[in-house]
Amino acid sequence: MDAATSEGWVEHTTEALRTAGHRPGGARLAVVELLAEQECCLSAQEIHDRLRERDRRVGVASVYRALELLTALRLVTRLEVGDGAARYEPLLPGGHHHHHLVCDRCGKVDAFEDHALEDALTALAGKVAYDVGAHDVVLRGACPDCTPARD
Amino acid sequence: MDAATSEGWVEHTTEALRTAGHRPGGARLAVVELLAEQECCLSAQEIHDRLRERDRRVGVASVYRALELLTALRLVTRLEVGDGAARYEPLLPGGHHHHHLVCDRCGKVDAFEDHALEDALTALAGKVAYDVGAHDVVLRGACPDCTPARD
DNA sequence: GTTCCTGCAAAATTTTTGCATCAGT
DNA sequence: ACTGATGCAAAAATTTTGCAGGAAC
Repeated sequence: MDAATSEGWVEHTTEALRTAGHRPGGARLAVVELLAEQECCLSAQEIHDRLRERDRRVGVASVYRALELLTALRLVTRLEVGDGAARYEPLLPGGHHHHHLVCDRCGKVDAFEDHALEDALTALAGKVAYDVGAHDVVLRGACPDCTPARD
Repeated sequence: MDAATSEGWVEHTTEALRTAGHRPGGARLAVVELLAEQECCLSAQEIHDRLRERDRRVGVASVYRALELLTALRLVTRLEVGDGAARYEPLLPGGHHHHHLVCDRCGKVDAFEDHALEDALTALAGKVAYDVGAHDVVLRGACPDCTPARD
């Protein structure tokens, strides 16, 4: 995610937390700032480890609690790609969002955007019995590095 | 799933297992037959519990092993909806498949099909860098039972 | 000072693995 | 008989909860 967007998200997020009556404690802020720097999603363990690497010592429980709160406030998206651990990434205000490509072999996760897909999903939301508030799309396959040479 | 389809899937699946060099042991067959009866996806625990209810005593490990094998052979689809447990459902031969609606409040999972969505996904598969082999779509929101009355 | 937040540790859950035993070929 | 499948139990991995101490208001 580019710098301008991520800074905006940190601001937006701390503001939303304050509005919801939560104090911007150190651990929560550290998680928010780390998430903002990422290109794509991080697992709770990855967040925990990376914060420790940079001498920002945060308990695992605080990471999970921060993520739970951020998810509930719709500031963060939770995503499961099948490796047993949930992943989280910033949910940008303004509806600009992406979906994910997961490599079956190496586990790599990439992001993509597609307008036609969004249109189909939007149209669909009006047709189903549920009051749809969010959607996730995951495409699985072999990433370029894992794709055997084809001709 | 209707009876004809599910019976066909049991046959197709046992045949594919045999072809892959696996013996149709009792536990694996029990898991396959139970899955075939279901409308939609079941978690490993649900499979374990339901088999025990009907006096078909199967170890949890066997359930997981059967599901792992079936998933690897692309006979079953694994789906995670965010409640911490993976869910599994038959993967019907012939490309006829559905996606899922998950209720944020009660956790209910329903299925839906949408041709326009499939078209968008198919078109998309040709454009991305991955060699896409499968896709999952999950729509989240409030199910009819949990939707507050609207006018 | 009160209330919420944090971190550690313990517990709960989900899934995997080891191993002796059993079943299918 | 041989090979793989099964079931139990133990272990591993992920996530949640309890609680005492600390920080923010």
